[in-house]
Amino acid sequence: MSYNHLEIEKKWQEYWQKHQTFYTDVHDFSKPKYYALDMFPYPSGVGLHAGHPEGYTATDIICRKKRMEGYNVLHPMGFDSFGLPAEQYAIATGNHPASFTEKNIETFRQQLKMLGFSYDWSKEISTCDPSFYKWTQWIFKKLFEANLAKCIEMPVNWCEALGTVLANDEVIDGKSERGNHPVVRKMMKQWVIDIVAYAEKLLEGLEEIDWPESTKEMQRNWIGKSQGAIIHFKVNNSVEQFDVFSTRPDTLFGATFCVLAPEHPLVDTITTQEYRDAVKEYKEYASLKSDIERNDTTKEKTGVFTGAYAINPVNQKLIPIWISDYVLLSYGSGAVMAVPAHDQRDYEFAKTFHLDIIPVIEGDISTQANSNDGVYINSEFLNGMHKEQAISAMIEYLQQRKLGYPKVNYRLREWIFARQRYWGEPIPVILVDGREYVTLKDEDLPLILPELKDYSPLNGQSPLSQASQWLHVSIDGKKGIRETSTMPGSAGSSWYFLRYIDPNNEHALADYDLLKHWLPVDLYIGGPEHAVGHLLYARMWNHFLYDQGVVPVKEPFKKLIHQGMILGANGIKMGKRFPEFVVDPNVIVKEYGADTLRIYEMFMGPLEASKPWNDQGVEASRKWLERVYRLVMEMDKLTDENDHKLDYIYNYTVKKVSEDIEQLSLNTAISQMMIFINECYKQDKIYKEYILNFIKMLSCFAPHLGEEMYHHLTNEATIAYQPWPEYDESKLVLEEIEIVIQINGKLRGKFKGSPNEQEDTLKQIALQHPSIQSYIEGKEIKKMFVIKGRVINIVV
RNA sequence: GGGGAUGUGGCGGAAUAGGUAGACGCAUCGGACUUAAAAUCCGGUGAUGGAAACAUCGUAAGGGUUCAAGUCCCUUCAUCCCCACCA
Repeated sequence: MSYNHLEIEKKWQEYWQKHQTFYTDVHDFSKPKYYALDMFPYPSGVGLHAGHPEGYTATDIICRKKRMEGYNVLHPMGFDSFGLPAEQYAIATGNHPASFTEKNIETFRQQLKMLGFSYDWSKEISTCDPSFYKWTQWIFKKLFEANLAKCIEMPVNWCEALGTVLANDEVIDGKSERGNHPVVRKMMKQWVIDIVAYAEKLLEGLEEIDWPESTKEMQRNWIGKSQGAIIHFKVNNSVEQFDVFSTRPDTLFGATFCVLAPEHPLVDTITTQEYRDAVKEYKEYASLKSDIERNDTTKEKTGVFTGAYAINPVNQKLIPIWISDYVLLSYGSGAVMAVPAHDQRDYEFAKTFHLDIIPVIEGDISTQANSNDGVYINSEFLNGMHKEQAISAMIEYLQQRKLGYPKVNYRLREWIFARQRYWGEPIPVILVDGREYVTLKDEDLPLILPELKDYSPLNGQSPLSQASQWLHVSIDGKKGIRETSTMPGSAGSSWYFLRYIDPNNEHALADYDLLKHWLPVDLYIGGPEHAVGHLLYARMWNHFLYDQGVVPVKEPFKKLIHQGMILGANGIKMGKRFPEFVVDPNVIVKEYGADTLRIYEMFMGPLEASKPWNDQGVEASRKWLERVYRLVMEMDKLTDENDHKLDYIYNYTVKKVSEDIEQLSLNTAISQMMIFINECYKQDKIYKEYILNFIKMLSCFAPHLGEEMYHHLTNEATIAYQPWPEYDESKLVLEEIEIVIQINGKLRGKFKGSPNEQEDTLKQIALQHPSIQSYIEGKEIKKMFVIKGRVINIVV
């Protein structure tokens, strides 16, 4: 007989819902808290994919264990529901995106429930819900008041096809992340958030959180802190001057030319008559280049001479000023001093245009790798010094003469915070008299999206610009016009985890005392694709809200895990390219059951690794669950008397499974449960207590089956809050263990002995062991190593 | 170009305070049950040689440290991910 998973799973899902089994009273501070968070999904039209249940099952397992251990567990779910697909649906059909979104959310909600996750659905949030985005707008207002949100003229990533501006992390290789449309750079007035102001805090915060080192490193690289100096260069025969940023001011004596970005404001002013045409031509050439071409670092350096010369501030030498697109306006000061002897890019440029190369550090120039050792030459007061010494000497020199100053630069850019779209949070700002930006009053929030006839973008303007009634307002008798851009998708997701704690609060984004109790999130699981986007933005908002006294902790996510990707059976990412290898979790649940899918995905391999799908593995998981079910439900072997035969394996299993779940080593936890069941099958009688405790552990992985079997044996209402089993350390000591004899490190024999045997006794047993006699006969024993309870190594 | 990670049977993967490599599962082979098949239960299964006992080899490749290396160190190769002319 095999168990009917459809019947059992339906039965328990209904039971949990009816009895609100997983409702969390957030005000109950009597128990220790545990807050486990999943990255909430974007409710697309196609429903869950095979990757969703992976991370979600992992958090569910740990939550179920924590509940049994007596924690007050917060395990919520919600929906990141603003976004492009719903908007495109609205454009195509003329229907409001909200109904489409709600329909998709309903599908997702049903699928998530079907998988047996122990979410507290009373905490559900949705970012497109006005009662939620009221607070997204409120945070924006706070940022505006703190001068961290502002509207500035800046170069942006403009996507013509989508009719909107995109953030840097939404652009991949010069194409839009969504839709893969070309993206160009364009100057526009934009709402931005000054995330750079938090660069240092975001770097420091990384030190105190338990995140994968690779993710921390990615964030560090994205922030890209570099220490150096600003150096002022005067233009010869001119009143003009410009600044360069350099991390190696110590090489100033080796600067043989300067390079400005083609868009640098000074270019037109300083270019001499003779070079005007060439410069103009080059500027056009550079502006037409797509990001892809500009990113191709293998290409030849290009550039033109401006005819102007700069004066090297340390030795008054005249050095030519060039322009080239390898210098970016958006980083540093948009100008560099070129030291071809010690910088690869400058070297290539100098070689291409036959410019001077003057080494200032001893060593082999051609390798370009000599800049860290060797003493300084050709550098007057730096001669004979080493790097660190030379850097401080040069900075001191520049500072004393007001020729420059130390400076820290970040690669991180402003977070572009506006999209010319409809389906996002309206930015709660009014432009009054065409000059001054005024935010809405708190009592006027949320600013709700108006209904439109047509959701298409108009001439690169947000669809909202057509809502004339909504658009025009009057403030204190002055004419005002609302901002028509909306916030990006990353807005709501930057703080949603705070709202779960207090989702219905109408007076604050969440009650401070509740936040104080529940934060930080103890465990956050989600895909590695969010390593720098969402995870950096969410940290920044949280740091900001901490500074505002709204949130009690600096870092929101104490521990972070990335689940790996579930690949198709062909070992390639599931997707449009190989539709025949795409797995629909719905189908798996219907055919094999949610418990099977959960067990299978957890048993596939380490949570963090990418793993290929295997249908036979699903089948095997199902068979194993049936094997457990048969043992418990059919075989009349359970007794109330312990014959102690399973003592060791049972206690070891409890220990191993408990520890493995803590470390999210879920594949090995399942493997140990399999070993336990295999042992049980070898017994005539099984101590019922052991099986009951085994079911508790299994119920974290396969909750429906767990409930069913536990209910069958005990008549308890639910297993969800039964105490987690403990193990008896004394039962883990075996009376007899296998000890290995090695000769020169090679396995030559084994014997059984007590783990507590004295070293000398062990040595004697080993030396007398028959299978090693031929190896030691007539040889001098030089040394013996005894590793208690494991190995004896004889060196001859 | 920079950063990060990974590399173990036919397959997914176990094993790190250095101490029996290949747990567990898949696949496969055999046995039991069956008229038969499926399902189930039990057992074998890294490679090579051998009837067997056993021997030799074996964790991407090469070197090293050590009584002992999948694990530590050096060099090389391959794959994947992220960033990328960041001065």
